Amino acid sequence: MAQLTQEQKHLIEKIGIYHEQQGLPPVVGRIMGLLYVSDRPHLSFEEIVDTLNISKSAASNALNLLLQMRLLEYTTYPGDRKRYFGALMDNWYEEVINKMESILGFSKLLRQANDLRGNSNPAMHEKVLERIEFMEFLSQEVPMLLEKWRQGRGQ
Amino acid sequence: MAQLTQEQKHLIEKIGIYHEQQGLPPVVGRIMGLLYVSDRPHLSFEEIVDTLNISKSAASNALNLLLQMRLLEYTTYPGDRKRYFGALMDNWYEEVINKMESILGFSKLLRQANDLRGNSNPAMHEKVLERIEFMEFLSQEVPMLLEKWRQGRGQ
DNA sequence: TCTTTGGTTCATAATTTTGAGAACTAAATT
DNA sequence: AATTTAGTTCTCAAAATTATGAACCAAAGA
Repeated sequence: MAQLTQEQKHLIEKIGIYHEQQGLPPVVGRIMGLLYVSDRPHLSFEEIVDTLNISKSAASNALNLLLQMRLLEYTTYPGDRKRYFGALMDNWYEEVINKMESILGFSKLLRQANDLRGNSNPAMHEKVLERIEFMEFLSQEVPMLLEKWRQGRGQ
Repeated sequence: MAQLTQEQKHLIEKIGIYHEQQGLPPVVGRIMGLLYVSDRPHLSFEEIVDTLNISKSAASNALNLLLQMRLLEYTTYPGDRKRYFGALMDNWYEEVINKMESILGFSKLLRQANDLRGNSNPAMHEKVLERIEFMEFLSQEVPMLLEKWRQGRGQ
């Protein structure tokens, strides 16, 4: 992965943009792109810095963010001080669960809104309640969906 | 909705922060908060500007963004030039579908990554393929979930 | 026709985000 | 002990985002 082909560079940018749309900074997205596109499943800090032409500080911060977000993991080898970073590919379960928790958190806020409003506006109350119930329905059903996927795989 | 209570203000900020986390600017999130918390299902441009203490330009841009994102709708009344804005509460279907399309778009990128890599790294290939298949599974199942919700409602 | 209303658009200021580069540190090597 | 390695942290500049206020505009009303 010393040099990237034009095609690889292009795909890395595309994957980068997807991650930017999810709220991550460009460099962070590019690192994800590189790790998905890379021939090898793990790259060292130095390789990432060199192939993407980014500063060590940007790489350090981005990698630590991605580790903390559990989008990346790293391996080490005995007698080698380097860390070898790779995309974490089997965390789909927690990713979806996190999203659902966030949605559930919002539905709690909407419930507070409904409580605060009291019965001053029944139509509004009804509409918001429907929203809430839809979000709760999703939060209930999606874990079952994940289970279904797990079953079909033996994971 | 001339004046907001402390409790309402607080809840509006909370709902605002949720929307900020979804990638929207503060004012945009607060408008969503106001419309969810409001006693009335529709507020005029002026009311939004006055109760949130924001500039007309910020309101104009935010409202047009929210309309374009289909998080808001507005009604008009004969003999009244004003528009009355309210949170769009029945667009859960398209919201979820859009999210799924975005995920499907990403899975397409990952497929390109796998193609580009060829069989230079079978283990990587396998792991990425699993990711892809999970995303495709979701995109396939979630619309059925929505249908299930629709059924249970007669919508 | 003149003014008011209901916004929109523009120029700009304030804030935040992002990333570079240099200085730094701790462990390992010479 | 001195140097190299593998990063981290700090300072700062550039760029992007966000929102303000003023100017503007088109439709409606006086």
